[in-house]
Amino acid sequence: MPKRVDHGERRRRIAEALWRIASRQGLDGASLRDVAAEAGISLGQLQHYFSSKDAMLVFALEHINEMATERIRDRITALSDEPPAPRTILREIAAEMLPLNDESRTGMLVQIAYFIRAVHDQQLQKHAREGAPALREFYAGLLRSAVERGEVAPDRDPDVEAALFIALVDGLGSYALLGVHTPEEAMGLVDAHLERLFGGR
Amino acid sequence: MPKRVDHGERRRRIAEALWRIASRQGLDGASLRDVAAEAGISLGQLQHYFSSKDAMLVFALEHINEMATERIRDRITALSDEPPAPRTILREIAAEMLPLNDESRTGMLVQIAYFIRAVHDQQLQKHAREGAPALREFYAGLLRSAVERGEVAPDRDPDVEAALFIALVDGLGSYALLGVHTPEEAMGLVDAHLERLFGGR
DNA sequence: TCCTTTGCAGGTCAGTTGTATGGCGAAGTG
DNA sequence: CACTTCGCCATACAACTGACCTGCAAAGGA
Repeated sequence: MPKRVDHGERRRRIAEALWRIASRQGLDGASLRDVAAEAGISLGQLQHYFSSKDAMLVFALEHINEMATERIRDRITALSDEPPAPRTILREIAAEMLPLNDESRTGMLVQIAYFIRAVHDQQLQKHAREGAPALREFYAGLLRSAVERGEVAPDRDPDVEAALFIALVDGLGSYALLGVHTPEEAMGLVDAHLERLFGGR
Repeated sequence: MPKRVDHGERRRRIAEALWRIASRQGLDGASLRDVAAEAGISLGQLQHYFSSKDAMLVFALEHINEMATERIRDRITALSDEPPAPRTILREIAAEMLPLNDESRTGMLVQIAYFIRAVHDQQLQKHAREGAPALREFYAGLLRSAVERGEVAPDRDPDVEAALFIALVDGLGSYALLGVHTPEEAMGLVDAHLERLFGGR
């Protein structure tokens, strides 16, 4: 067998370079040459690992979500409470999704870059449509257990509240990116919403 | 005086052509040649009315908001109630912002196209930052009068609820565009939120 | 009638894009 | 030692982009 390299590792490095550029200039502004330069490799090498730009975008998309999921998981397991209350988990996830720090800000920018592409791309749209219900169901499950624990009024529909919460955090994140709110204000608004959803009258 | 044409009219026609393309392919995918073709004119003529692509984008942005505002105003004056209740007005605005029909869908797509550009463009970001408080204050005013009329619990902060409502509608609109929810589902979620905000316990 | 201004068509240009191609060294196999 | 496979580079290419420029026709004023 001839020389061997870890393809996955190289591909991940390239994807990370793509994210850095996408968070700065958007996905459409990221040319293959730019990505190669950012990754510190030649255009030829990049092409060796991704036969087309589309293949690169798809690969990078599939892995940005994994990264975000992992960051959220870390955040939750880092909590002192064991196990954490549903409200705490929801708040932590929101905190990770809002552009409060550099990592999640980059993540959000990349997500938006893919979003704008998905609006005009059938394949990405299908990807979003298929991934969303799982997330919503995860939130709904948290809320169901909150209802069972008596932390949320039983007349609240967990499924509806889950969808509302997701959309709200998304919208707040967008405005925070534009600087319409500071990230801290956005977090305060999330807390206000949670206060109504839980405890609140 | 030599031949005279209505510059404003021509510019508006070009802007409309731009919106049609932007709603199909996004702003970055709209080349000057595409826009000219969509408007049924030559590239030369387009350049006669806009000295640069940027000038065209700025002009089109300034007018898309006017169009949306007018659509919302029409919708409200078309209501049978006189004067309409704050809740009704909020609901109508949300209905106009969600991609329920072709017009507002195009409007939303164009808005998003500008949004993604604003994320990486200082000038557009300033535009957004300066325009947002006025909208928020408008919503807050509606909610204040709703509190005075006893339709909203007095312990709700109109300013906070305004920001939440805006972000929520925005987020729901985004997901509706991706087909994660149908527009009707999104509207149902808005109603669920309003039900909690008004009347609800 | 000449002349100036306006409206617009067409071409050109330099730069960037994604993709395709030809080649060459290294590493292991027979 | 051939020989094959893999990793990678450099270049070329056709398509497209926004900006610029030259030229010409129409319309009125002098």
